[in-house]
Parts: sequence; C-alpha cells; structure tokens
Amino acid sequence: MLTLRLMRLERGDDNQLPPLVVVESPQVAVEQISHSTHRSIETLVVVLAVITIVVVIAGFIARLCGGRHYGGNGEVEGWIESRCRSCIDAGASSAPPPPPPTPPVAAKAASTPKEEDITCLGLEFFQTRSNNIKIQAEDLEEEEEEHRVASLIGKCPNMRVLRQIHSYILTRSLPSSTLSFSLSKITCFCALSPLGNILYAQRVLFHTPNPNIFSWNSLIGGFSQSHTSQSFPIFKTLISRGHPNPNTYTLAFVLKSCSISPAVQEGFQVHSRVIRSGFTSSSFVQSSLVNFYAKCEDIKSARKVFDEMPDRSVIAWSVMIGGYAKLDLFNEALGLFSDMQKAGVVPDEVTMASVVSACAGLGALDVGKWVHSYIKKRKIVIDVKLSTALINMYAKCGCIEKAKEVFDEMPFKDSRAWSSMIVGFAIHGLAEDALSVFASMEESKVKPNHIAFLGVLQACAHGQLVREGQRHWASLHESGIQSSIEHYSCMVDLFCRANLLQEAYAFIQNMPVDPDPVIWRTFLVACKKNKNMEKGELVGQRLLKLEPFNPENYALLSSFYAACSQWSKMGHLRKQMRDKGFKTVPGCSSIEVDGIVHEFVLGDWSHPESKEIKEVLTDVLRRVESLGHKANVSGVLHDVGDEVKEEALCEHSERFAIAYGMLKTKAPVVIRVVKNLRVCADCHEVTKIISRVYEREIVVRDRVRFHSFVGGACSCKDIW
DNA sequence: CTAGGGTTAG
Repeated sequence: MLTLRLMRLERGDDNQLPPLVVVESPQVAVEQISHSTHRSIETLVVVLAVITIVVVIAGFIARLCGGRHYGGNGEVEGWIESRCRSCIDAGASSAPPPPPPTPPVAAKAASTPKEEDITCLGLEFFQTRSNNIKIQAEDLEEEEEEHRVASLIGKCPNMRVLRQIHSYILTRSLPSSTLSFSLSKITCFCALSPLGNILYAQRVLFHTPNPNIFSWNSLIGGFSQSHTSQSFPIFKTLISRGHPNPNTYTLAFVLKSCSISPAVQEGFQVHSRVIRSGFTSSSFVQSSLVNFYAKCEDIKSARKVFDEMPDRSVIAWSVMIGGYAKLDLFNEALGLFSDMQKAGVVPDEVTMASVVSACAGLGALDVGKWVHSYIKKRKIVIDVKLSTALINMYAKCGCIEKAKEVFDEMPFKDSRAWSSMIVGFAIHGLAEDALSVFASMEESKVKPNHIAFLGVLQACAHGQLVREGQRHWASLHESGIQSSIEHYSCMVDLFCRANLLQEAYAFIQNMPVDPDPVIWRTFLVACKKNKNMEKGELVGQRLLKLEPFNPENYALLSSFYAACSQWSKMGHLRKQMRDKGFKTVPGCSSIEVDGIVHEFVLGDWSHPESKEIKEVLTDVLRRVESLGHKANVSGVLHDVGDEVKEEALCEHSERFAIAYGMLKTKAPVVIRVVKNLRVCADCHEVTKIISRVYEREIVVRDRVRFHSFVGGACSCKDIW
C-alpha cells in the first residue's frame, strides 16, 4: 500500500524517480539522483528493492510508534499519506486550502527506537539517540540535524530531490522544533528558489504545525515574484488570529506584490498595518512603500513617504527618481537626481538607468552626454540595463552613432538591448540598419521579443519596404509572439506610407482586433495625402463617433477637408469645434541648449528671448519668400485654428525652436516636435529651405521619427 | 527570507 503511494508521489514529476532514495539517507539520495541516467534497465531491480525496503520501513515506523501516538499501522500510513499527498496535490489548486487539522507531530515523545531497528536502517542519528545521552547533547544533535537538513536543501538541484528530502524529513521522528525548522526550509526553497514550486510551498506551509514567520514570509515572497495576486490573501490569513506577527520582511514582500499588480486598495491596507505595527522606521518598508505608491502612479503619496524618511538609502532615491521617470515627469526625475547628489548619496547603476531614461524622455542630449561621462568617471557598472537605457537615450536624442557605439561595446546583449537598437534605427529612418541588426539578433540566437518586431515593422514602414515588412509580419506569427494592436498599427502605417490605401483598408478590415483611433488616424493621414475623399470622410466620421471629445480628430479631419478643398465642410467642422469649446491642440516644439530644454508652444511668446527669436523668424520669412516660395506652400490649414494663413508659417512652434537653435548654437539644430500627427508638408518644405539658405543641419524629431535636413534635402523617404 | 533600473505603434 505504501509502495503505491510512493509511486503516486512520483507522478508529480516528469521523469521517473528512483524510489529507493525515499527511505535512504539523504546523502545517498542526492548521489543516486545524480547518477540515475541509465535507469531503464535497473528499474525492475529498483522497484523490487523499494518494495522490500518500504515494507521494512513501514514495519519499523509501526513498531517505533508502538501504537502510542498513532494507534496501529493504518494510522501511521494515514499520517504519511496525508503529508505525501500534500506533495502530490501541490499545483492542483491555486486557491489557498483551508487550514488543515494539525497533523500529528512527530514529537520528541516518540519512543526511543530499539537497537535492531537502528541496525536495520543504519542511521547513526538513532544510534546516538538510543544511548541515553544528556539533554545538552541532544540539543546539539537537533542543531546538527537542522544544519544537515539546511545544507541538504541548500544543495538541492530540483524539485524532485526536494520531494525526497521532504519525504525523508516526514518519515523521521523529529522534535517539533526541528520539524518546524526543516519544513520552513522546504517552504523557503519551494517558494523562493527559481527551481522551486510555489504551490508546493503553499501546501507545505498549510501542513506545517505552527509555521514560523520565516515560512510565511517565504510563501508571500514567492507569490510576490510570480502569482502576485495570491500574496495579499496569504497575508490576510497571516494577520488573522493565531499566527505569528508579520515583520519587516513580510511587509516588504507583500508591498512588492501590491506594487507589481498593482493593487491599490490592498497596498493601502498594508500601509495602515505598517503604521499600526510600528514598522514605519524600517528603511526596507519605507522604500517598499515609496515604490508601491510610485507604481500605483500616486506620485504625491510616494513623495510624501519619501520626504518623511529620515535616512534615504540609494534604493529609496532610485525608487523615487524611477517613479518620476516612469510617469514622464522627467524634469522632476533629473531635479531629484541633483538633490541626491547634494545629499551626498552615491548613485549606482540602477539610479543611473532611471536618470538616463529621463534624459531620453526629455530629448536632452547635452544632459544625457554629461550623465554618461559621469557614469564613466564614477566607475559605475554599465550593465545590460544601463546600456539599453543609454542606447535608447542616444537614439531618442538624435545621436544614433553614439547609440550604436554603446551597443557595439556591450559584451552581452539581451532581447531588450537588441530591441532598443532596432527601434533606434527605425526612428531614424535607417531601415537597412534596423533590418541588419534584427538579422544579427537572430544569428546570435537571441529570440526577438514583441518590441524587436515592432522595431522592424516600424523600420519597414519608414523605409517604405512593403515586401520586407510583410515578410517580417509573417515571421512574427511564426515566432509564436502574440501580435498586438501596436503591430497592426505598424502594418497599417507600412501600407499608408507606401500610398497603398486599398491594401491598408483591407488589412484594417481583416484585423482580428478592433482598430483603435490611432489606426484610423494613420489611415486618415494617408487619405489626406492622397486626397481620397470617399474613404477619408468615412473614416473621419467613424473617428468622431469613436472619440467624440478628442480635439485631435477634429483638427485632423478639418485639415483633411482642407486638403481636399472641401472648404464648407471644413468650416462646418471648425464651427462644431467652437461650439463644443474645443481648441486645437497647440503644437509644441522643444530644443535643448546648454543642458536646458526650451519649450515653445504655438502663440506663446513668453520666452525671455522672444524678441530675438522674432527677428530671426522675420528674416526666415523674408528669405523664404525671396526664393519665390509662398508662405503657405499648400494652402492647407494645419493645427493653427483660424489664424491667417500667412501668419501660420512663422507661428508654427517648430520655427520657434529652429530659430532659437540657429541663434544659440553653431552645432546641428536638433528639435523635437509634438503636434497633430506628423510634421506637416508645409513645415517640411520650409525646414528644407531654411536648411539650404542658412546652410544649417536641422534635425526634426516628430512623434514618429527623425528627419535630418542637410543642404535642403531630407533623409525622409515619405512623399510630402 | 526584505526595497530599486532598460526597449513599446500613428
């Protein structure tokens, strides 16, 4: 009967288990496992051996217990079964099982084994025990036994061996404290080791009599790494009656899981528990709280906890800086980094990854370069993550060469690093480079992730490589990666930029997911460019239904009507916008000069040097017109509302930024534009002229990509 | 047994 159960125990594993080791000494167990590769021939011998030994063992245990604690043989088996079942059933259910009846404890009270039993087992442990050694010595033995179990688990190579160690522990008559200690070690391994099994850990914990806080922490910590939503219910069970009190480890773990989910309400409850239990002064708990609030996007609360910290570790600073950066509060992130330096806290590579990422978000190349040299000077370790952040920063700041440099210097590249480089090339319109990096990635046997594919598709769209894009689209599906709306969007853009409106529309209609507003706007821009009234009007109306309160849609549709010379329809739309109280989203452009990012918004002349800027703009206007170009090249109204068209030329925010750049620096003028979709055709034409007439290199980063203007030509392959 | 970081469509 027992043999049968032990075989069931094996079923949880993929491979066959040499059952001998279940009852052998643990050292032998480990050795046997590691040498059991040629099992098939030996299986029969092994099975026979186990039956023999199991029968002997069962008899031994029965006699050992002598009916004192567990009644007869049947009860002993039942006890072992209940414990072994806990191993078998692990993984069967995800919900925490009801606390089981406390299993009979193999307590110290277990009767002293007789000499013949000991000989039969050959275990020294029992031998020493039977020699009536004094209590002091017995304590030492327990320590020794605990040490033995701990070291065994420390070396445990997989779950199968762990199950055997578990079985070994359960078949021993251990004092309750030793048992509890051993089971907590088992729980810890199962919950926290990458080789473990969290559900097994859960079963073990619920079958441990009076589990200690170490066990609970392991379980909560384990869940916080994977099944985050499970952490909090376990925590709730823990804080109910009759369990040990949570400590700082518990709180750190449970807060971590609340921040990953993120589970706002649960996190609040934990915070109140932190206050009530008086762990507010723990730096671990504090940082966890800051992180929790930051991840829940409650940056004010995060900052409040952060400000109340008396001693802020490098981790607390990193969490706060990273929190700002994640929420696009880049200036705050950089400001806090400066405060950190003032406070004399030495940043590490984790801090710097967030700082670099903030520079990327701002498009602040000067600051980014400074930060990079700071990292080198301070000898901060540049690991994969920091390198990836640097690649991204240089790429987003228009310095693709530096990005490539950092990339080439990396000794090891993971899928994110490759993706970052691919996307970098893609936004620079360097489709061939992006594709070749993607090819090298595949050669290096690094599996492309969804963003790597996004990058290649983006590159193909920007480079108008329709065939290539379709090929990668197919391989995306072959790779087993779930294609997202972003991927579909890239495909639509691929067709749109190549002016393949029919293909684009058919593609949208055949999508298994509902097209989102971004996709419709992409398509509408293509309709505008191709003056396709029929489809454009249809899609435009659809957009207004889908997002009736997004001014961007109105601005785009009205400019579409203007492009199609449908002035009355355009006027009607403008009226609608006025009636609804919409203002067109003002364009916003920025440029970094001497480490400061200057932002220019349409119609805003509050910049301290606006007078000088105006003078440059007048000169630009004069030069452009003297070359025989009309101020409004295509007569299209963009996002300038009802402004007079002639004024529109110089009122576009990118002109502010370009003018300021020409005024302040001799270097290439790198500006960023955030406006209604792509840089409009007018702006593009005018920028070309400026670049030629003033002999300046101008780099314009719109929300999609970079356009490099040199000598009046743009690197962009789009047809304007 | 405890806290932090990088890439994302128009």
